[in-house]
Amino acid sequence: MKTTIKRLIEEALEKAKIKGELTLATVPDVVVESPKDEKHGDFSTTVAMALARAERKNPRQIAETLCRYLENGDGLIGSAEVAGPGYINLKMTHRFFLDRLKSVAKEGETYGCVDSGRGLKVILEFVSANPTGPLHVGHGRGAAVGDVLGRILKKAGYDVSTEYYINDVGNQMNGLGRSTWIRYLQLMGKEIEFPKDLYRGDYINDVAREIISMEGDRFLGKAEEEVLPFFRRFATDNILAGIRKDLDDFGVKFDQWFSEQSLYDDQSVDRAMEWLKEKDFIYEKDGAVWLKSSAFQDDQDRVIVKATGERTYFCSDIAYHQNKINRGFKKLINLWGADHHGYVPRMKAVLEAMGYDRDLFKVLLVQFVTLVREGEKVSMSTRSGEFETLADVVKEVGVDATRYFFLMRSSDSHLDFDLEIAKKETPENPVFYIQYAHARICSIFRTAEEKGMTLPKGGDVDLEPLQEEEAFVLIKKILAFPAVVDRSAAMLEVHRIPHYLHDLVAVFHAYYAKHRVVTEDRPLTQARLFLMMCLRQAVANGLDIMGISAPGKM
RNA sequence: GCCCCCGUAGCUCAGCAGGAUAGAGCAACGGAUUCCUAAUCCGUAGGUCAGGCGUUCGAGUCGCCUCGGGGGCACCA
Repeated sequence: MKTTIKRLIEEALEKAKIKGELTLATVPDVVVESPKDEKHGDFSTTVAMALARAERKNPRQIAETLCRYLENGDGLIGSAEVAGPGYINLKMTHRFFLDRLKSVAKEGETYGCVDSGRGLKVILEFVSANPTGPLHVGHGRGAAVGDVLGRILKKAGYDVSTEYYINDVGNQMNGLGRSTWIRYLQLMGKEIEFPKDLYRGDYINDVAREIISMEGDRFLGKAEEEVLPFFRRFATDNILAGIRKDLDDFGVKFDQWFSEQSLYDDQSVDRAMEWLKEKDFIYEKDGAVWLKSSAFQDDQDRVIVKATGERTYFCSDIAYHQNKINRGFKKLINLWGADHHGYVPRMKAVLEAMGYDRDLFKVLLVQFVTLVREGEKVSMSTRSGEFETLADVVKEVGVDATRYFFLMRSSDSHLDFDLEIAKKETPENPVFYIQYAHARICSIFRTAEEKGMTLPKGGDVDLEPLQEEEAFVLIKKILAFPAVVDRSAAMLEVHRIPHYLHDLVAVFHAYYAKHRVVTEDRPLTQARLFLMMCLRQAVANGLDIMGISAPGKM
């Protein structure tokens, strides 16, 4: 909508230039805003103030010139006025808004889509939790934010691919295998102390029990080295399957699951190291191999091969991100927990060393989640193996509320997740407020149908009967949806969607309280039903982006 | 010590690439239902935007400093 306004203003600028009233040596970026105070009209622009210096004219004078050209429009602009230091306030005609409302109905499920992405190939990697235990709430926030960000980017015209990177290599896998092996022995009656540095979560016992039920005692008496590969493999597969199920139950699907091991299997890691070596970006010191990341804005150089000969996580990450680029992705977005922020500079460093623009790689740091139960913060200690899993929270409060709560805050803010509020089916809970609105709209359509008041096929309705102010407040809000999607995509900020929906729906509830949709007046009823149809589409599309259900009845 | 995030109403948080008189939800208080779902609506009250300095026509927003909260500074992932 704003781009339409922007175009109108640019046309006015052009006309003023042709007539010689403005020089326009530099073409300004026309900023269109929606004034907070409706007295200031529907839209305003600061372009006159921005031009003041270059034109060597009083901003109000420039604004007045522009207003003359703007008012000579095509019946879309109702009035153009100069205000304050040089704002231009535009008031649009009813026709302007009603025309646009018609297109909402036409667009249907695709309403809200924009094309700012222009098909840019983007890879969005998130969660990527190590397969050493079930997902906890922190992963859940990452999963929800990543999933929804993916949907937003798709709506905004990006060619998005979502990916889960499986760290199935390294010491942790051995630790997982050993943990399972020891639990197995304990369950089989052996008196063995459980080492401190292993995974002590109860889920390990579940895995061990499953091995017992499938394989019985056939591992008893064997040496650890002999059985470890089996235990390691079994535990990894088992836990990974659990992670997949948790994500699936949470409505999160990935386009790819990418194995770290595969990068070793196909020599990608070796090739990447070879390349860096040729370029003289790596050197040996103290028996280890280092990357000269400090030459590219990192604090220090980083080890990629330990003195033991093992390669670090960072080492395979180099190959992994190179692989992403080789697959044709032009933008690499990663979602990491806030605790990984120190890792960003080295990743940017290596990409820059490889000759890529360091800005093609973008990391979104998602801050921590604190669960609050009955006003008390729930302590989360991973060491003890006792923590709130994503699956438990979903089970307790449901998918819709869980997703909403994870999405409602800016991801660089800490999140207090109040379980009691999330569970409530009262107005305290914002999810229900929005879903209720959708159900209410559906209810209006049921009533309309009962009274034989349906919309004609093709949506050819005369909207002129819509005159009340509240209708236009609502229409304007509905029409803002694509801009919200656009901005969410540009800023990589998912919380804008739930905020917008809450706003939108509040305007609807107010309208509902004041105006009856289904009346004896057929033309009016049809016009209002049409408005409701567009509104429902916007609400449904918004909820769809968040992966939250839009119930027809509550 | 260095780096990242946060600090806005009693609580939880928005604040749109610097714009007009700083907003919402919850909590508090007072109202609204012959009629499409009261899971709703309307109204009242509530603020030194942590503090200071600076940048400019204009700063909650940008820069620097101080204070407070969280996180990170591995040959761990």
